[in-house]
Amino acid sequence: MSERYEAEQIEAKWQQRWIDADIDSTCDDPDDARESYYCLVMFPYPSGNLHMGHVRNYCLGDAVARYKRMNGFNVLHPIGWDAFGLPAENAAIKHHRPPAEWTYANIDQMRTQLKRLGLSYDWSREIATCRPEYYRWEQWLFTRLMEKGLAYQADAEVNWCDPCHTVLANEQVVDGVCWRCDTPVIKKNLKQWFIRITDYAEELLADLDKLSGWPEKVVGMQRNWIGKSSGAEVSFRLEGSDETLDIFTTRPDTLMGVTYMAVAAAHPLAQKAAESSLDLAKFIDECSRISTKEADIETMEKRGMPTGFNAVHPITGASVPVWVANFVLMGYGTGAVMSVPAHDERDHAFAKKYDLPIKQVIKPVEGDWDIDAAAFTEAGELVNSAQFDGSDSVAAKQSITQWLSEQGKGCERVQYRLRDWLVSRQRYWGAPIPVIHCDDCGAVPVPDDQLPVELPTHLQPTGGASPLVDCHDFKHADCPKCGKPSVRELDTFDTFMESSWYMNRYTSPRCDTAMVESSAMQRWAPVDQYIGGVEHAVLHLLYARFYHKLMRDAGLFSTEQGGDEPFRNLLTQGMVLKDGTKMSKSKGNTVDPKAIIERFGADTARLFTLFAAPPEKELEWNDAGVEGGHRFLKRVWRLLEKLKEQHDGEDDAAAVKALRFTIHSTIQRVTHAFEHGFAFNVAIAALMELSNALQAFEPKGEAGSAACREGIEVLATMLAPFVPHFACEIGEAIGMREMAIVSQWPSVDESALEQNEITIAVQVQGKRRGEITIAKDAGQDEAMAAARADASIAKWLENMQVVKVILVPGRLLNVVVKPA
RNA sequence: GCGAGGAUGGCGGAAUUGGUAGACGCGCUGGUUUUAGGUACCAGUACCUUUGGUGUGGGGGUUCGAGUCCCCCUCCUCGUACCA
Repeated sequence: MSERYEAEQIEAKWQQRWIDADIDSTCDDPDDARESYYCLVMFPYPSGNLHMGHVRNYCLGDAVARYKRMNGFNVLHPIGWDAFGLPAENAAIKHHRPPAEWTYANIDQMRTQLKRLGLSYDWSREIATCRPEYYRWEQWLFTRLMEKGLAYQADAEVNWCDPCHTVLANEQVVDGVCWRCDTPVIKKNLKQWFIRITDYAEELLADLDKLSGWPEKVVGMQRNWIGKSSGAEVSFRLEGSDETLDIFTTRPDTLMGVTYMAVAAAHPLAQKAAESSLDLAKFIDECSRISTKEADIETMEKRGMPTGFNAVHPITGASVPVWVANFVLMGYGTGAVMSVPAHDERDHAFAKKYDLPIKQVIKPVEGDWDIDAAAFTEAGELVNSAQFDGSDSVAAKQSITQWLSEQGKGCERVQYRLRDWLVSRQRYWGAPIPVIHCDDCGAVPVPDDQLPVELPTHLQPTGGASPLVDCHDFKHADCPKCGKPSVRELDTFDTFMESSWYMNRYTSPRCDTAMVESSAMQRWAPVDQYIGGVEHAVLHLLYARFYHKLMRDAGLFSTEQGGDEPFRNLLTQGMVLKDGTKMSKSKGNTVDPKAIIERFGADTARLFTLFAAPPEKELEWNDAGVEGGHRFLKRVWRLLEKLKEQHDGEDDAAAVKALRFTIHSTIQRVTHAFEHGFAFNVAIAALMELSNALQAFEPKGEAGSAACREGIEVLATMLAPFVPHFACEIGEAIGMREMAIVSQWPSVDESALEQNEITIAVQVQGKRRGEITIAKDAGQDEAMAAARADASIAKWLENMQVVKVILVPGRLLNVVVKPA
């Protein structure tokens, strides 16, 4: 052991020893009696370089995994590569190399970087989603979904991104622009593949209640995204026609207040009306042109035009005009609404603008309401509602819906905001959709014995359409049903398809007979702790939850074996910032993890990212702070000198006891951080305090030396999840029997926490006036006596009458007085 | 608009149940070592008019005692949105 702390040397040495001792492999021996624990970090896209966000994510996961191992768990802590995707194609165009080459080279580079950090992954389980052995099973599941009718092809208005040359799922459109390239998306009508996530909307919503280990924020975001609303569907007959105009409403109780109807510009009725009105056609055209960007919508004026059609009110038989309105969305509900200006703010504004009648049908239970001035949107009592007059508006939802359904004019209905998942992409670097299009048989799923449909990896994208379109060998195949020469589906899967099930694949990553082994699922799934960025709150985390249920329902595992949900606990880490903003190349404020590791070592990089902020908060990068972390390690290093000298004097018993108290209360605090919320910043602060206490302690005899050694050993052991190389080195230097990283997590010696005398604060009138040291179990009288004996406290009690004394054991003494 | 979270020194952030506010680190100030710079170490560091007083965004309240609980207000962050 050298005098100075040489991080690079130490880290290389221990990484080799860990490999030699095969420390990080997961034990899959069924006889292993240890409890299993599955710790998962979000696998990276192999962009070529590790960035600080990765480092933070993986240091958090590694700390958890190592802590659990040290507590006797058999830990699964895997890593892999989310290896399909657009950047590979863009790089391929730029460098004139096939995307596969670029991707695999990046994986190699990033693997090296991850290993340099000393992360305890079981590398034997590494997966890359672009390998046929992986996506084969995704194709397999997809064909099962086709059989069940859960995967289907449909013509639909879809989101198209021109620069990316592909369609996008609703979830991939963020504020009206493409999530990857920030270009406004265009609406196009195309035939695309969908998966019926809406069939699972209710379960996805209901099971959110089971996710007590998830941040409420994420649960809330998913709940909003699914967007369940209950109400009624009502059919309005069109005047002079047998056709009906169907609408969805959450307020059937206000049905009697309908004074007009509104349909979306894209609604068939609007289109039909436009045929005979140039003005209307012009208006509809304007509406369709409006960008979907919300900023525009927000400021967008409410506009409309009458269609000339009239609808018949289902109860009163009155004639109400049908308008086209720019605020009605074709994509939600039926694309048509009933308008009740008296009880809906938007309808009210619209009615005011176009001078449409306002009919109040609900009045407040108490007081008056000026319905002309504003809509009344609260619950109340029904008026002007014929047979429903006088009933409570909440109850009227039921009774009016029931009446409608008896009359065959409506029914109860639940509406979701969630739409089916669009999974086909017009891209090359993705998993092929396992379908062959036959003129006679239609879209035929590729049979199991022909899977995987391998993606040719030698093609060179050019920037336009996918090169698969011109790849004859790939394109042509015989129909699996009738044998007729046919063409393959040339679209590939959305890459969220791969990342939606990788957590389950890790449980049996080399299985070549099934997507996952049910026994492995039983052993490991669901993931005990999942860690990653909050940016995946709806996209990845919703799809993964959905996929888990699809896999369960495909019979791959039962609820008992794999659970209904893939992630038991979720930690969403904050972003890494520099100068208050997100690091990005364009801003030139990136910090390269490689440079930090080269300068200070992996342990310092790990320590700082965990210490600088609580995990779920943003982390402001601070170079001086990194140096501070490095300094701490050097200080611990110097503690070793305390053990070098032999002492044969007498120790101050109180000082030794105080040190042992610090040691064991630190164990308590650090353990608490791991068990509750992963506040590693606080845990590391506690370890720094212990280090400071050890530094200040001067052993003079045997007892002191023993306490000092105990402290350093505890410190080294508890540092192991954070700075494993350093901890091992310290552990070896003090002669620990085992490597620090495989040592048993220290346990608290309760006797060390017992104190005969305690120091508590003394308050007079709630203000702190000093402190006293009294026996642990001293009563009020003894405490008061001690307080009066202290001159600086006693002076506040002079000429005062004690009214009340509050003694909080172990905390403080508060004396309430009044002038005598 | 709606929903959630937040506001504590110069900075990042601590503070089980209401019980010594500011742990720990950064920065800063002074000192020691050094030819010097850096490193390292030691001491100090909420603020003020300092026998004391004031302090956790602002205002009120409950309490012996409030960063923590209740009411009102301001500001910030995140998510979401003509969702019928």
